[in-house]
Amino acid sequence: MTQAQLKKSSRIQQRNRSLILDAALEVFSQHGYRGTTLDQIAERAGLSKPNILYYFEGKEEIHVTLLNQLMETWLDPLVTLDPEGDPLSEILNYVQRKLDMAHELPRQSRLFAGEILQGAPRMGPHLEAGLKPLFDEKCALIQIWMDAGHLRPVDPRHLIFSIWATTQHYADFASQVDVLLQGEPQPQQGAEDYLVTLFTRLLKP
Amino acid sequence: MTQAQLKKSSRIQQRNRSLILDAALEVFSQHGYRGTTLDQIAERAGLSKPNILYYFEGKEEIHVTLLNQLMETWLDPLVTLDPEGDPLSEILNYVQRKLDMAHELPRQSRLFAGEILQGAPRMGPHLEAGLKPLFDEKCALIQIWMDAGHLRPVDPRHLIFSIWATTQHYADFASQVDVLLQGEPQPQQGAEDYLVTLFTRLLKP
DNA sequence: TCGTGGCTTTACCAAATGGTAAAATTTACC
DNA sequence: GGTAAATTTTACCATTTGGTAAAGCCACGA
Repeated sequence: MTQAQLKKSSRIQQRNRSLILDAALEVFSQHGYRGTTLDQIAERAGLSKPNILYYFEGKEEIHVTLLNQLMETWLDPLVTLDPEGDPLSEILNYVQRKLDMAHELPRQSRLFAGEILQGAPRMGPHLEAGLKPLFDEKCALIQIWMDAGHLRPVDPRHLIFSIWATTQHYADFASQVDVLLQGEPQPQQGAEDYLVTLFTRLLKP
Repeated sequence: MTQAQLKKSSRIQQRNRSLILDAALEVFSQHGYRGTTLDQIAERAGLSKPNILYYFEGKEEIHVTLLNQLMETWLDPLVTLDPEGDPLSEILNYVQRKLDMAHELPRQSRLFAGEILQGAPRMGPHLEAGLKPLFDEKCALIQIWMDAGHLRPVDPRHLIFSIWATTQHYADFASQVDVLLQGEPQPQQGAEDYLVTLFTRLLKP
């Protein structure tokens, strides 16, 4: 245990841990925490169940590990909102990056959504500690931009919520979107253009 | 069985079925399909597990029943989009009604979201048959409004997606929203005002 | 070549879970 | 009040599931 945590661990450990995490991401994101069995993860990872429990203490540790890894990636686009940049471009760029993530990492997006849906039982404190300060900081930044007249004023918090909601919708509700968009030529481009229009009309002074 | 389906059923049947469905809605919406046990439903309903299986064939039938009931309620605000009304008012009214629903029926909202998140495994055909035609019809209506110059043109499909996404966000991600909104005494702008602003600026000619 | 320590498998287990059979009880109606 | 049907309880069961113990395997340095 101490070994696995302190040393950068052997090649085989790294390989198997990432094999397990990848398999787990696939299954957890599709079936949720309780809907996922260790056997499913084991099969997808090509390892035996006890072997998986050699690398992780239990099902919950795998899930929490995934969630923690996710946090970084997830918050990154918000972190990079630049106070020095052009306000509208910064916001639109943020929308763009979130939308790209929804398209490129749908499994992570669904994992996150599923966890929040159930009240973030395995993420609560981590959420408050990691997300809240960043959220407050960026709200303040946006407020400054608005006060300076660079953006039309709206509540920054709801602005951020609506960016999250619209961008993640495409990953989280993909099955619904797909059914309803049957026959559209370039769905990806459509979403992008639409969201740029939406937030430009909202914010452009 | 045939009795229960054909006759309007006794008072006691109605009472117990709705007791079960209410308990099941609570638990399913909180823990998801696989995360919910018949024992949990039974306890919350104040009935024994075998008694529950007297009224429903199994866990899945309870879940499907809930989903089907939900469909009606859920689609209703979209159904009432009126071709004769003022276009912008009709859209804003739709937003308003969806937001009210998210506030008043958060359990239903989360149940629906959870089902879609997992690829709608117990809803697939029902979705396509019930939602798609209505969706196409209302997209066409909105397109007509736009062509006539009553609304600024955007892709009607993405407009509807963004309305769903933003309004449901408040119910589905309530735990996240609550954490992030902590400590602000008076929100300068409520969700309702914000969304009205958002869609007005998007659509007003 | 022989240990030694990290890794993997085999063989389990206890609890939880969806579900059933049938006896016991209540209800509705005459 | 009596009886047949509807309802509820008691006592189970088979399977699934997260997890463990311990034996076996394998790579590698001495």
